[in-house]
Amino acid sequence: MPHKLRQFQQHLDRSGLKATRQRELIARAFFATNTHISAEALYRRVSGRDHRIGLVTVYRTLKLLKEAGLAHERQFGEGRALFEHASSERHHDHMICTDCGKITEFENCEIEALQEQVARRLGFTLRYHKLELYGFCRECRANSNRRAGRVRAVGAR
Amino acid sequence: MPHKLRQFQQHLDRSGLKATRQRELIARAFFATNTHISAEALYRRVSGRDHRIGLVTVYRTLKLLKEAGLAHERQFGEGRALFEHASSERHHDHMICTDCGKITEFENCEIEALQEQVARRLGFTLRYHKLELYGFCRECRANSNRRAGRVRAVGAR
DNA sequence: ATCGACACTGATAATCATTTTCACTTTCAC
DNA sequence: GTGAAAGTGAAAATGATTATCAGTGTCGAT
Repeated sequence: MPHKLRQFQQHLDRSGLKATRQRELIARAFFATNTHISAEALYRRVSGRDHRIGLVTVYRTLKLLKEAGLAHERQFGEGRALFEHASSERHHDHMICTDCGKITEFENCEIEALQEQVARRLGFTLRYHKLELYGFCRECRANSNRRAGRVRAVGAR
Repeated sequence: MPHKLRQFQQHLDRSGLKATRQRELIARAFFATNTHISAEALYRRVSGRDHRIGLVTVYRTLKLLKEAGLAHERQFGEGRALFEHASSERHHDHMICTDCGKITEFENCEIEALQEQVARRLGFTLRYHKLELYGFCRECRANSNRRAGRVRAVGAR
């Protein structure tokens, strides 16, 4: 994992910023995640290692990671932002479970092409888009069926 | 316009809520708009008629309009929510100008169908989605070209 | 190694949109 | 007309994020 960390350090160096203990700790913790994480949640993880680190510093470091092109900030519905690794991965969209919050990434060039087409027809020059699908993941659908079944059974006795 | 207002009054009545002067005023002002409007902006319009009405009441009334199925709340990027009429219009998505903020609605069933397909492949049951396209509208693109042109001309003298 | 300029940190305060609280007022079924 | 219940507005609270500021740490130059 030290590859991305090195990229981060280089970005700091190039920008005349300093490589501090806190920044390294926070960046490490971020790179160690493999899912979408909130500033608050990352803060809790980092706090485990060093409880003197402030939430504010986590926000500041995430901003630096974005500037370094190593993190993307996503705003899914309700309230707080989630951060994901950027690295060199291709563009993708998200499918979010409305029950458990699980986030699955996908890409679909047919949809992308149609978006281009729609924008052109409306006289717009498309710069970027936001596509989020919301629904039940397989597990949550199964669970809700089970619950519904139990209720029906009880109601029918 | 009194049709939607009547629907709203009926919703209040059915829910055991009261039809007040403020609610009617706010609902009228909302139905009189034909675009996406923020709570704050609606508040300013209503204030013109009766400056004793509070922003809080506007928020509360917009919530009631949503419950009545007469308004939709949209969260486009940055910060505050915008509200639009719901009535019986079909589902649609939005194309937003990143320069002037103009919002244009569109619908595209091919994209909808592909979304269904994607969700199914991922094992999800699609409930709803959010698709927003961002870019320059025709006017803003023209303006930015003009600006760029002027700069070039000056730089090239 | 140490100096010092200047970036960094953390606590706290400030934002900003939205929601709660609360004491007072209005509505409406009777 | 009356009163219980809902509504109102002002002000305070919330929650995520950002700014302020006084003290601390980093790192290139010495």
